[in-house]
Amino acid sequence: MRAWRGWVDTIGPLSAALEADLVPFGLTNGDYEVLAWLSDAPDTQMRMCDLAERLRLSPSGLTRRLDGLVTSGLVSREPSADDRRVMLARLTPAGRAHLERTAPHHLDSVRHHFIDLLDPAEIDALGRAFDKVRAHLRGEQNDRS
Amino acid sequence: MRAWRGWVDTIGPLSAALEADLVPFGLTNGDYEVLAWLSDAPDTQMRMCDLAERLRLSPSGLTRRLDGLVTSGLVSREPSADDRRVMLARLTPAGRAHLERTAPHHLDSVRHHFIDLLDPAEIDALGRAFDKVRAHLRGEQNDRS
DNA sequence: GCCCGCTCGTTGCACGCGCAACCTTTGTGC
DNA sequence: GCACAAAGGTTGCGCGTGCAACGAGCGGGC
Repeated sequence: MRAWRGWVDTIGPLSAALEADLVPFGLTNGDYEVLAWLSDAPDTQMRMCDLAERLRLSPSGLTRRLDGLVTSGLVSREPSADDRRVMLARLTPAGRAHLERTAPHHLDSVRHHFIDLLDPAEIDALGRAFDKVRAHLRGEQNDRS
Repeated sequence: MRAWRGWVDTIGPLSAALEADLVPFGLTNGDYEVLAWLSDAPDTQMRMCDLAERLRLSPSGLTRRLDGLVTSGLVSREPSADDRRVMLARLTPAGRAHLERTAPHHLDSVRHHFIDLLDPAEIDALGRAFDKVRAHLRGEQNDRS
């Protein structure tokens, strides 16, 4: 139960701290995740629906988030040649450059607020614990569908 | 790093699963937290600002959340006799009854989606890890103020 | 006693998100 | 070929939240 209260009481402050460290770069936590996923994708582009699934975001949520990133010039929207229903979100050169400027600071931030505080055994335990919880949730989700 | 992605990818699904288990009782996760904190308070009442701090919620957020609970009849708002600036949120008998009906199911839900999946060593590691992270964040917060 | 600073709570506003409805496009059964 | 279901994205709407501004009330310096 102490672990549970710890979880509940840690989520908010920790993500707030990370978000605060991204402010100087003009990004929110969610924006950063978009850029990070796109930069790892082949050709730095992804279909909207795939991206939405990765980000655990509803389709409409992703549409609005991309609106912001497109007007910032970090991401471009291009219709797919293969499937005319599909829109491809693509990292622009400016977007890639901005991510490369931001990523080191963000990773430092994660280490500073999280990883560096724990010893390797604890990190390992957390990793395994989260894997178990996610596997369990995925299983339940499939049961319902 | 695996632990970090685990953290990010677990927050959303886990809280969504808990929220889903509360739907039959007509409560959101946030509503439940309000009732739980009030039921643990002396005289089942708390000052708005103390409650907001416990819930890590802004004053305005708490005002609106209480609006809902008041119209549901689970919580009442009473001005304090000692300090006329202060509003006291108080659990009504209906609120206490509803919490007592809901709490066992919610605790089962937490166990089912979280605690029961982990062995005691992992739970202990998580508890200590969260304590460290929170202590660190509290320290930084105080440094800024 | 009086003023000034602080605290407490509420309200207007904007933002991010999910849901439902809708349109377009694809694919499948026949 | 042609319906008809299913998938991909966008838009309208409502909800919950934070921030800034405000009014009411407390408390200390003098």
